[in-house]
Amino acid sequence: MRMGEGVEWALHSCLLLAWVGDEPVPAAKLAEFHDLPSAYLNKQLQALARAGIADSIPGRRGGFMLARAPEHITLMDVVAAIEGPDEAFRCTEIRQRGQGSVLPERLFRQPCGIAVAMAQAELAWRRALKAQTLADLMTTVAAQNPAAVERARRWHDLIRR
Amino acid sequence: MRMGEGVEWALHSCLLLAWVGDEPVPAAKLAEFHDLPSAYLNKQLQALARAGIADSIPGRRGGFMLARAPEHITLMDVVAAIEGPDEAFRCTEIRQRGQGSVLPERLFRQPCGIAVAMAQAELAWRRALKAQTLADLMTTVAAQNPAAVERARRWHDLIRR
DNA sequence: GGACGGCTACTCGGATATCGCTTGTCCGAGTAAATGCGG
DNA sequence: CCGCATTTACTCGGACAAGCGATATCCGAGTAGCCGTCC
Repeated sequence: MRMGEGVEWALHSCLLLAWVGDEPVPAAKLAEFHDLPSAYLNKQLQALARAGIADSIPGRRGGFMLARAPEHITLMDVVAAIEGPDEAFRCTEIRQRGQGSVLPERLFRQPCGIAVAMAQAELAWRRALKAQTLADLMTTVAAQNPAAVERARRWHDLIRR
Repeated sequence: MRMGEGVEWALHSCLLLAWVGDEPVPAAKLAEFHDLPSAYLNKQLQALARAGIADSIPGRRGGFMLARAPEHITLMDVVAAIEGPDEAFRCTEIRQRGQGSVLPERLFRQPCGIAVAMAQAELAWRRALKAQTLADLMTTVAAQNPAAVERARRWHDLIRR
């Protein structure tokens, strides 16, 4: 199982947007900060905008900015925005195919036990992601690596027009 | 994020192997039971064998059988065998690229906060998978759909040579 | 009748194509600031 | 000097390609059972 790179990019970008505050930052600048392909990062940011996590400001001094306070953005929100809302494990009901297809349909009203078990595990994952907000991440990073935060703010002042 | 179909196939196949007991069942028969492409299912079963979950018996009356009791096979074992052992979220340390590359290397000794947060969530998922064994699944299914179990056993008697 | 050697059928196992999705790139639509002109 | 229309530069947004892993298939190596033959 593999999660797309976009999630990592989006999370770091959100963190950066959180540091610099309330002004929009262009996708190109965000990309430059982490040395990423700007056009592709733009795509991920669009996904964040569609999900209501970020606002996209068009025009000359446009860019992206967080749509709400970091306390109200969970990691789950970001992951779901980039990777899509559906579950990793998808039950295709193979129990009903082949030999299973001769059994009466009544028996399959209840969901497949395997699907239930997998969904349960995935729920634990989702819960853990929902429990952590962007603000929590900010606290951790600020305590552990304040120099990086300082650097981000300096950089923003520099590119500020 | 998306999990391969092979996981679902492998789980159902393991369950079937658990019902029929201690005799090897050829990959072709397992595939036939769920109406799956046999050659590809064979590949997944090989993965199970490499992981030590199943034994592969070569020769005329060969096939696959569980390598240990269902109580000692967790869902995590099966998922890891098929999908690979590494984490879904992979930190590529983009914090050290671009603007971050001018900071002293000392600051990056501690792991990236984002990676830690994601790993923590994934750990919850893994724990939930480890907590459920194949035997648990058997109990659930037997209680909920005993006819399917009966059907599986009948089928096995039928193809038994 | 029993044992042995060869044969055959069946199985796994890995090498080989094909497909779809993630990754990556490009150009056009749109907007807000800047600019120049007239009052 | 001030207000307004035009230009311009810069941004997002979605349409368009490429690379790579998952999906699917095939054939060869190897083994265990079966059969015929010989003792």
